[in-house]
Amino acid sequence: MKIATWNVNSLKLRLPQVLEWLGAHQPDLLCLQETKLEDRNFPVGEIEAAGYRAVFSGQKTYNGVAILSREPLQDVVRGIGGFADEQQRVISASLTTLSGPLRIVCAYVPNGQSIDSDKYRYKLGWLAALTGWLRGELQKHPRLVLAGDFNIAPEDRDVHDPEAWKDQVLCSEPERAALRELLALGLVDAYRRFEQPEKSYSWWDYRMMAFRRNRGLRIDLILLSAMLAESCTACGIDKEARRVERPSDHAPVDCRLSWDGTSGN
DNA sequence: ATGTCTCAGGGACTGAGA
Repeated sequence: MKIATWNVNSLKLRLPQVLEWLGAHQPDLLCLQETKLEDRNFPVGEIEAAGYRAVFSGQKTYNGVAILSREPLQDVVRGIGGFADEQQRVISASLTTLSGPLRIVCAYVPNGQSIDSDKYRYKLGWLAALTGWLRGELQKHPRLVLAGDFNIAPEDRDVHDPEAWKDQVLCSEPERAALRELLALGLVDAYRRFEQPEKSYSWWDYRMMAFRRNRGLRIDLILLSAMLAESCTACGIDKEARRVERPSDHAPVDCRLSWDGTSGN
């Protein structure tokens, strides 16, 4: 079973690239962030024609998340329980597989703008709320995947120039501490379970030829509960998706679980 | 070098957000 996450920076504009990627990589689940679409404008028909169902939670202009799946999704929940938030940043659902139930949580963590910004304080509060809520979710759903754009580079090795990024938003110590609190619930960064190339990133600024110079950050993560981490056999970043015509500024991250696959197979 | 991309409003370009 293959699970992927991708910040597409406008699903309206990126739909051709997403359909192409679905066809080439055939994930069982794909989490999308920054769809920037109101729900009534979600391209349900095109996604269905590609063999996928979708659940989504969006808004105009900003944010917006979705989960695409080959098999039906159940128990869809929008947002973080107990945390009022007008910004559409989280959607969760369950998938029934031959190996048992799987819970998937798709998240778009606030960017934070800069460490002296109100948006940064919102980001830290948002992360605390996410962690508090997920503690209960993990008890209810021991086989849980939390995938998305975390807007945090976990460690210096996830940063092209740690000196330049030191104490900057996406790399600051309070953000990294918040991520460690989240991981302390019993979640594992799937990417770091395996040997990986040095200088591996998932996001490159559109400016300054950052992609060509590989000046990036690894901020898109797939976190697995302990029960799932054992069955994870691979995890990678598809840099090729950043080389296409009109790319997102993020590359997709995907992982493979040694599960029996979906109920239909 | 605040250098690119996306969206909305309004009907050309500017500002916000990333």
